[in-house]
Amino acid sequence: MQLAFAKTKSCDVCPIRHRAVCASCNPDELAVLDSIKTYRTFEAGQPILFAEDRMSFVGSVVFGTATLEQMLEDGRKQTLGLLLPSDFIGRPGRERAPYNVMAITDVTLCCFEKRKFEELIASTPHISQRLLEMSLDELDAARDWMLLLGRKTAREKIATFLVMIEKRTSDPRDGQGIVARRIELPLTREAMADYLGLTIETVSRQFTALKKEGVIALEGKRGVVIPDLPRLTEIAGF
Amino acid sequence: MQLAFAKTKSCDVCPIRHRAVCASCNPDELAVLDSIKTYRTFEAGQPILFAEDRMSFVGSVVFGTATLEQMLEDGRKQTLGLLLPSDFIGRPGRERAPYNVMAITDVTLCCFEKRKFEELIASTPHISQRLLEMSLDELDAARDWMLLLGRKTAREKIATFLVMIEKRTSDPRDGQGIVARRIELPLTREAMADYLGLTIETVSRQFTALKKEGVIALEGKRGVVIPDLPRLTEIAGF
DNA sequence: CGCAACGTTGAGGCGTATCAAGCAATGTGG
DNA sequence: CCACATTGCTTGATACGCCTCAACGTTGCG
Repeated sequence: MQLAFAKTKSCDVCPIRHRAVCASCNPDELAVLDSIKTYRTFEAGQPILFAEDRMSFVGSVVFGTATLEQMLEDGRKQTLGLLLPSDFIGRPGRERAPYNVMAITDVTLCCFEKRKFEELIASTPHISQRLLEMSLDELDAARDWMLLLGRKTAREKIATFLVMIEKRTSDPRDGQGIVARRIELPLTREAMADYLGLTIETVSRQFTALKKEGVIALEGKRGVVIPDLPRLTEIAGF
Repeated sequence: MQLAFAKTKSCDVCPIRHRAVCASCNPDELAVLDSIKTYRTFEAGQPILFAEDRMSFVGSVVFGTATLEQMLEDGRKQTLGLLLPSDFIGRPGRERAPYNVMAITDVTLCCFEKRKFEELIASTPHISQRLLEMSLDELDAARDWMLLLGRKTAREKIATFLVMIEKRTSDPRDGQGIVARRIELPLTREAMADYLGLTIETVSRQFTALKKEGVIALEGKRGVVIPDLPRLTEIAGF
């Protein structure tokens, strides 16, 4: 956990203050949230929530990466979404979690007891409006991913994934110059396969193919250099 | 459009009164909605909204079936969801429609001018809470479909689709007896293919295969008899 | 009737899954 | 410090499911 934040644990220095569910709260509302929040951490690989569990809390990802996932009985798995810092976990008004949530890296959550949070929603339009807005964004993301899963080729899937990671982790102030970009993959090959509806071998082969064509360069297992982002975007199929 | 409703157009006799976005409104709130609603109809095959269009209205499906769909430049199409009576179209707070909405059958919408509806949301927690609840349901539906698109076989996809239609159109009071069920498909083979991430030929072949095995029987193009629903559910992969 | 829209069926090919082996990096216990 | 296991990834050979292309059947309608 990071410096100033780790010491004070104050919302003022929270890294997700302006993007999370509390983004549009005024100082008074924030003070209420501040008084009921607790931090919880999960180690890489550990479950945060199991489907069918009773959900006792809701919360925001502050640090780390988690995944939402769903399985078939025979072991086939589909990742439904990445949960990155500022993303919200939990459903006010629902008894049980619909899907598994797994910590991919070490994860820190800013949690609220579910009952208290529900009361707060009812009395704080700023929070419920923000929650609706975030839910609609998630819905759009899920639907965009449906197009990928249903209609894109393995090659397009990999390219789309890389472009998405670049977008979500790059500094928007860096402008659109044709400089090479570098990203750090938050997922293993296996986790990418589960997210893209592929096998691990196909993921690996597509990386190799893109590398041979010079569309990307690999640095270790997790580093990817994108010398020509527009070209990769083209391959992604937009 | 139906009898009593067609005459009075009163919310009291509206067939979706208790499931739509207005479900939890009290009589006062309903009166406000009643005063600003207008009905619009669309013929089968016509677009209701184009992606990128400016959205001037939001509304609920009262009669008919519509689809949300997204396309790639080369013509590949993915249907993102069915819009059946009581489903909501539109995004308060958004300028533009993210996806195309097409009328599959003749469709009747109960519409509200978008600006007025947004004002209403801000002042009517019952509506915004209901909207959040419906959005979360849609999110779950989209994520369930991601598992289907990413990991299920053609056979499982068809079975899942049939079970889903049975669930959404059967009378829940009919109980769970092992009586044969009969459903009417709301989609052509092509529309099913677009929804399931398949081609029209594969859809047709899977129907034929399930028919040969006695899992279903076909009555004309749209009628399907399901003699053993648990068996079909088993094939669907739950 | 003739045509159009929708659906079915067949032959063949392609893309991805499956199965299997091997490599590199890292860890572990004797 | 070496022998050995483990984990994550890559690569190859082969199989198979679904797509593509093409022809034909069925139904409804001007």
